[in-house]
Amino acid sequence: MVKALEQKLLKHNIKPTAMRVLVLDYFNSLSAAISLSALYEEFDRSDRITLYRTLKAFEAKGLVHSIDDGTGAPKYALCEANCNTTDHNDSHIHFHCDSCERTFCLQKFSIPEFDLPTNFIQQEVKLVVNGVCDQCTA
Amino acid sequence: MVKALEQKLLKHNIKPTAMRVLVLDYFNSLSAAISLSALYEEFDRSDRITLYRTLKAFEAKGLVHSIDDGTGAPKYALCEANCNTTDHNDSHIHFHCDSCERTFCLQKFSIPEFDLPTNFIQQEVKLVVNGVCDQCTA
DNA sequence: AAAGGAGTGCAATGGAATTGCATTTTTACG
DNA sequence: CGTAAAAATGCAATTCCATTGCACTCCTTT
Repeated sequence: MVKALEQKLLKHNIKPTAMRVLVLDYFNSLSAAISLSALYEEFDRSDRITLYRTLKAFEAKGLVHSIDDGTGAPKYALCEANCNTTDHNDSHIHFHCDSCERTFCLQKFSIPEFDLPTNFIQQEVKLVVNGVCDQCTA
Repeated sequence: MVKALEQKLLKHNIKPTAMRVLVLDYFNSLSAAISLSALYEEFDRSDRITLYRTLKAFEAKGLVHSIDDGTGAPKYALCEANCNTTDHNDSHIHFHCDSCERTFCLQKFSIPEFDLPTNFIQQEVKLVVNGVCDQCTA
C-alpha cells in the first residue's frame, strides 16, 4: 500500500520521500486532527522542523488543511479529495471537544449559507464549534 | 463623559482606574477589533503588560471579547451590552479583511443554525470569514 | 498616619513558529 | 555508472507573543 501512498503524494506534486509517506500513512489512520507537537511525539525518529515543513508542504499542495481550534497550536487533517495547490474545498464544520481535547473534521456537515453586509466579499469561512463530542457524552 | 465610562466599568465590577477608562474610551472610538500590539502602539505611556492585563480583565468581566482571526495575535472588541462575567453573548460573524487587515464584528449578522452529528453537544461557535471588506472593494 | 490590597511597570520565562546554514539524500543528465 | 544540481533533512539560532514573578506605587480604609 506504500505504492498507493506514493501515488497520492505524486498526484499532489509532492516528492514521496520515506518521511512523507510515513506521515501520510499516519494521517490516514487518524480520526481527529493533529498538531505539530503531537505529530512529533509519534515520530521520535524525525526532526520537529522536518515535520513542520512536511505539514507546510502538504498544506500548500492541498493534501491537508490546518484548523485553528483555539488551543493555540494549529492542527492538521487530511483534505477532501478534490483539494489541490490552488483550491482548498474544506468548508466543513470543525468541532473541538473540550473534554477529550480532540478536534474533528465534520466533513459531512457543511457550513450553512449566511448573509454579509453589502459589498463585503467572502473568500474563506472558518467555523469552529466547541463542546462535547459523542464519545465524551456517552 | 468620563463618568459614563466609569459607570460602565463599575457595572462590570472593574475598578475604574485612569488607564482603564482611557482604554475603554479608546475601544468606544474603534470600528474594528484591535490586537494587544496595536493597542500598545496607541498607548506609549503605558506598559504592554498592563494593557495585556487590562484586556484580560475586561474579557473576564464581559466587557470585551477576543477574536482569533488567524493572524496569530488575538484581537479584542467591545461586547454586546448583555455580556457579563459568566455569560458572553457574542455569537455574531467576524470578518477579517485580507486587504486592510482589519477585523470587524458584524454584530447584526448572527451565526446561522446548523446541524451536528448525533450526541455532539454544542457550547460555543466561532465563525470567521476572510475576504475583502466594503471599504476595500470600493 | 499606617496598613493592606489592587494596579502598574520592569525583567524574565516559556512555548511555538520560523529561518539560516551545513549535510545528506534524491534526481537528472552526460 | 558517476557526477553535478536540486531537494530534503537536521541542527542551531532567532523571533514573536503570551504569561508570570517581583518590586513599587497608588488608593482606600481604618
